[in-house]
Parts: sequence; C-alpha cells; structure tokens
Amino acid sequence: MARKATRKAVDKTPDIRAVAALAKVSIATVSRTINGSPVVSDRLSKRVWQAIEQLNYFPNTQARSLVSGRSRILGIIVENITNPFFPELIQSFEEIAVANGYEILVSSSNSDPAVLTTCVRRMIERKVEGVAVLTFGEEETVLEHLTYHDIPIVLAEFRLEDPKSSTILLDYSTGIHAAIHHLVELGHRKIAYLAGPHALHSAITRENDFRSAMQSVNLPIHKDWIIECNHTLKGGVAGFEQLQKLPERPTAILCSNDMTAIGVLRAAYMRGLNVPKDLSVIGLDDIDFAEFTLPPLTTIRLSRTDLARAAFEALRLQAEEPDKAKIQREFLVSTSLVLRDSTGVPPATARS
Amino acid sequence: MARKATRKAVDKTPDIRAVAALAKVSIATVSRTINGSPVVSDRLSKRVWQAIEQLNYFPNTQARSLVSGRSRILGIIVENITNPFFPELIQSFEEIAVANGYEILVSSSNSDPAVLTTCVRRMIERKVEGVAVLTFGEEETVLEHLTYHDIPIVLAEFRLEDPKSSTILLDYSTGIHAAIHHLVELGHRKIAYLAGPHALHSAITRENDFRSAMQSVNLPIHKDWIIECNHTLKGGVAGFEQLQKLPERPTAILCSNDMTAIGVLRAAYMRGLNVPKDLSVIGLDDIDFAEFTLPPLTTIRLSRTDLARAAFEALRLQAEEPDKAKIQREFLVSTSLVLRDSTGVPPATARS
DNA sequence: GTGAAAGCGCTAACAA
DNA sequence: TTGTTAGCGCTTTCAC
Repeated sequence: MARKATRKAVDKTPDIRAVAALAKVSIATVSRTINGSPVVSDRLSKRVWQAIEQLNYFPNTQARSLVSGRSRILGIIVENITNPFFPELIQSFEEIAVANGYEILVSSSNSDPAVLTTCVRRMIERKVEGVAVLTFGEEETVLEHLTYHDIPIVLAEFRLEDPKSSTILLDYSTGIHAAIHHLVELGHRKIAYLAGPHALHSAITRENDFRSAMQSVNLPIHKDWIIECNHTLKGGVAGFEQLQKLPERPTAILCSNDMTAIGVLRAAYMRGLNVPKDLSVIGLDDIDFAEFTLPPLTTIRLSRTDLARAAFEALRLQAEEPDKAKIQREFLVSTSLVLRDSTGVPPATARS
Repeated sequence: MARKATRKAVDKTPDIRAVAALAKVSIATVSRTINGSPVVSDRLSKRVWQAIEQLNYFPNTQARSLVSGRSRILGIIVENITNPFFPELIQSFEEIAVANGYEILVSSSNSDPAVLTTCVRRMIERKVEGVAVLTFGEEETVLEHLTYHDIPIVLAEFRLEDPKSSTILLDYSTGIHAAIHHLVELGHRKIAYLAGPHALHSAITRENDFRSAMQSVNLPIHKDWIIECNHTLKGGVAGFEQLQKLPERPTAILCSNDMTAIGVLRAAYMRGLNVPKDLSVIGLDDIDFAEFTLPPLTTIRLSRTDLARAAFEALRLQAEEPDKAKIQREFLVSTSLVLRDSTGVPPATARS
C-alpha cells in the first residue's frame, strides 16, 4: 500500500478513475460503458473507449466481483488430470466458460478425500459460482461444504438432494448396444466383459448396460466372462490373463474403459494373439491415444466436449437463470461407437 | 445486492464482522488472527477461531486481495493441455502452488496467437502475480502485455529483456549424452536423429546437443540421418519412412520427443521390424505413456516435477523476494536417461 | 443521460 | 495488545 502510494502516478496501473479523468466523465459513466449499459450516449461512450485504449486499462476483476457479488469463476474438479480422459474435458470446459465470460478453477482430487477437501475449500474461498464435480467417484459427503455455502454443483451420474445441484446422466446404453450389435454382425457370439471397479457408479451402470445389450440380442451371459478390473492398463492385462485360463474362451472382449482395452491389446500381443484376427477388442471413452494403439482401437466414444458443455450449461443455468435451473436439473450425454481396427470377424474355428 | 439485503441475516454467508461480533472483538483482531499476526493474545485468538469454526467462516479472497494488492494467483500457460506432457506439469505446479497458499490459473494457448492473447488478457484481468509461460514456442511478442502490467514471467529456454522475467534452462545435454553413450556401449555406430520443428527453441537446443554428443564419442554425423519432424506421432512415422528409403540405414534412432519415438515404433512394427532387435529407439520427455508402448520406450526423462518446481520458485521469488529475484533469474532443470526395452544391441549384420 | 456517493469484505495505518 | 478508521477499485442506487 505505502509502496504503491509512493510510486509516481504515471506508472501506476490505470484504474477506473484514470479512465474517467482522461475521458472527462464520471467513473459511473466508465463503469456503465464497460458493462454495456444502454443509457450511455454514443458521444461519451466513444470517449471512454478511447481513454481505455489509450491507457491500456483492464478492469479489476476482484473489485468488480466484490461489489457485484459475482465472481464469474466456475470450478471443475476432476479425478486426476494425468488420466488422459480429463485434459480434453477441461479444455472444452475452459473454452466454453471463457467464451461466456467465466474463468475456471481446475483441480484434481487424485481420489484422495483429504485433497478433495482442499479442492472444495479453494473453490469456496475463491467464491466460485458453481462447481463441476467430475470425479466419477463416491465422495459426495465432502460436497456438503459446497451446498452449505449455497454453491451450485453438477455431478456425473449421481443425484444430490440439494436443490442447487444438477446431474449429468451418461447414456452408455446407446454406445454399448451399438458395440454388441457390431460384434454380433461380425459373427461373434462369445463376448466377454471386463468391468470397472464396482465402487464407481459409472462402472456399475456400464456393466448393467452390457448385460441388457447381451439380452437384447439373445446372447448368453457367461458368468466367468464378466470380470471386475480396475480401469487401468494393468487391470486389463490381468483380466485378459484370467480369461485365457478358462476352458472356453471368448472371441471378443468389451472393456469398461480404454485403458483396460489397451491392457488387453498388450496382453494379447504378448501371447502372440493377433487382434483382430484372433480376438476382437472394444474400449470405452475414446481417449486420444485410442487412435494410436496397435491396432487402432474400436471404442465407444464418450464425448468430452458434450460432457463439458452439459456441465457448463447446468452451472450457467444455476448462476444466471435459477428459475429454469429448478426445472431442468438433469442433462443427458450420449455415447457412440467409433469403428477402428481392433474388431473383425471371429476366427474360423470359433465361427461354427 | 438488493436481493442479498433482503435475506435474513442468519442465512447470509458470514463475514468478518459476524465473526468479530460472535467473538466479541474488533474486526481488526479477527483479521490479525486469521493472518497469524503474533500480536494477538492467546485468549482472543482462541475466541476468534472458535467463532470462525462455529460460523463456518471462510475469508473472502477477493476483498482480501483487493486491499492487500496481492491476488495470490499464479498463471500457467501451456501449449496444449491434451498433449500428455503437460497435465503432469500442471499437476505438480498446482500442488506446489497450493501448498504455498497460491491459487493457479491454467490455460492452453493451442499454439494459436489469438488464443494466447486471450490467455494473457485473462491473466491480467485476474491480477495474477506471475505467469509461467511453458509453451516452448516463439510467441514472445504477446507477452509484452504482461511486462507492461509489471507481471513477472518465467519462460522456458528464452531470455526476456524485462527485469521481472526469469528463465528456466533445460539441460538436455546430460540426458542426450547419456543416451548416445548407452547406444555406443550397446555397439551402435549408426545413429539417426529425428529433430523437432526448428521454430521451437527447445528443438534446436536438443539437436545441437545431439550433435555435440555424437562428436564427443567421435561418431560421424550423417547428414541424411538428421531429419526435421514435427513432434507428433505422424511426424515420427514420416521420419522413419524417410530413413528407410536411404541406401544406408541407421541401427538406432534418437528422437526429439516421445511422440516422435512412438511414431517410429509404430512405423517399424508396420514394416515388420522388431524393436529393439532390428532397431533401437530412444525418445525424450518420458511422458506417462512411454511406459506402456510396445516395447516400453527407453527415453530421456525431462522431469515435469522439477520443471514445475523451478517455475514456481522463479515466480515466488519475484512476488515475495524481489531482491533475490534480481540476482537469480535463471534456473536449471536437468534430464536423465530412463532405460526400458526399446534399445538393444544392433543386429549382427550391422555390427561388423 | 449523467454524476455523487454509499458500500462490497477486507487489511493496515494509526490511536489508544 | 486491541480498536477505529480509511480506503482497495468497482457497481449501483439515487438525485439531478
């Protein structure tokens, strides 16, 4: 403060008063001009903009939000930013938010409740106007702090009691049905499923959708062919190995996520099996890398852009149009099958 | 505002006055307590903390930074958050910053000058206390806005005139020398280099280090064996194909980054070449995925944690200890060789 | 259509 | 050691 005061006026970063002085108007007029108030006359408005330009003036967002009560910051909490699924999601969320005049506060929980607590605290301290909690986990309890502070939340696949919360429902069903149909059309009848950890809502939903898809094409669900993995590459390897030990083996494997599928690809390669000649593999997510595996992975795409868009819209609604937000508290994001080279007709011996 | 005023006092989010009232002290004492001022007596301090707890009070950061002139926000601009190199960098930077009481503002420039301009504008508007510009690009001109607003900058591999800027020097040399020595020890003498785009400072530095490493082991630098690629997987494929057309082919390829190396892995596989039996490949970066390629990639690790730490320290120094910052404006980050399975002895025919 | 002035929640200078 | 008070830069009544 003191230091600031001793600086020569000329090299101080310009404030609204400086602009007002230069434009020979009141600070109220400058404020109105910046905020696009329609009452300002063209004559003054022009002078103000000129002054702003000349001084290279940027409004002080802290002061602005302090008085307006709106921070124009949205938080996004992901499970782990180094998981390739999330950066694209963050990127989209950032783009949409910035285009709409919001800033974003990113943080990863790393599936650690203590870290999540810190994340939530940071969000509250910075007075975010809403938080997208895209951890796909089960840490709902920590979120009470958010609801306590009246901060809107949007969650994936979980409904919170709080009236300021919204939910994004993921329609895995469409993509999974498409995947099963695709395999059936190729001639597969022996289809295994490497599930995600049952602690995740999303993993359970996906597994149920697999079961119903199998039923819809009248295919039997072989108990040993559904294995709970952990959504990691190593989990995929382990799942595949377990399948290999079975007397009767599937000709196709659908995986709960891409990392699992990549693990299967790798394990199959190690065993000397050719994908897709000997085995078809389908993932879920369509992470960037899916395109670059060997062979490129056929997978069920969960569009991060769509997910980000839904999350933003949910929060924007809560922040800007609370009445509408009360009515629409659920948002649907769809999935679709992306055909690449990891699926093909089953081997002749199995085709009989 | 109006709406806020009509709310019952009881459900208003508590402010410093509420805490003061409950603790029966002045707001100054509350402020002092929160900021750990040593002058507050234990008796009052205890009462204040109790009130804070009871009211679930969180200080308003906007108000705080408005008056203190310190936002405690650090910006980090990366080239592209979906590039697997960056999330880990951001993660580390976030951890360090949060541990030191700073918030971070992440944004990606996507190598687009227009987007970079927006990024910089966002940084200025939110009054960040420093920006880590880790784009590894050549967009220095846009940064003038930052220096104009007296905001400290830290850049990788580029020195800015501005006294508030610092530079992180990357010691690729150590890692590259180690890589070449490793190859030489295995028996390689024909080593190619797939360079990065010459528009990047880092790519040029890396290439020069390759040349000097080759000289230091008295190996000839074959002109056709240095090819400028673009740091993408496809670039690696193209570079490899170009090498294959040559009458005399290298037994080992060092790449300017991991994505290029992964491209080479893929192209070699397509051609039926076995890595490492027929060809050794080394990358640079050690992105997470390098561990999961087939075969796992031997690579030169550029520690994102070290980089993040250096970037944070540079900015913290500028923000908190300007005198020291004047003295230390350069930070060194080292590299090291990570041995995996993509390197081996050269094929017998070439070994002669 | 424009300006004066109050005050957002907090820190820091100054008084006591 | 504690309290009083003047702003930080801005938005937003309320007069004119």
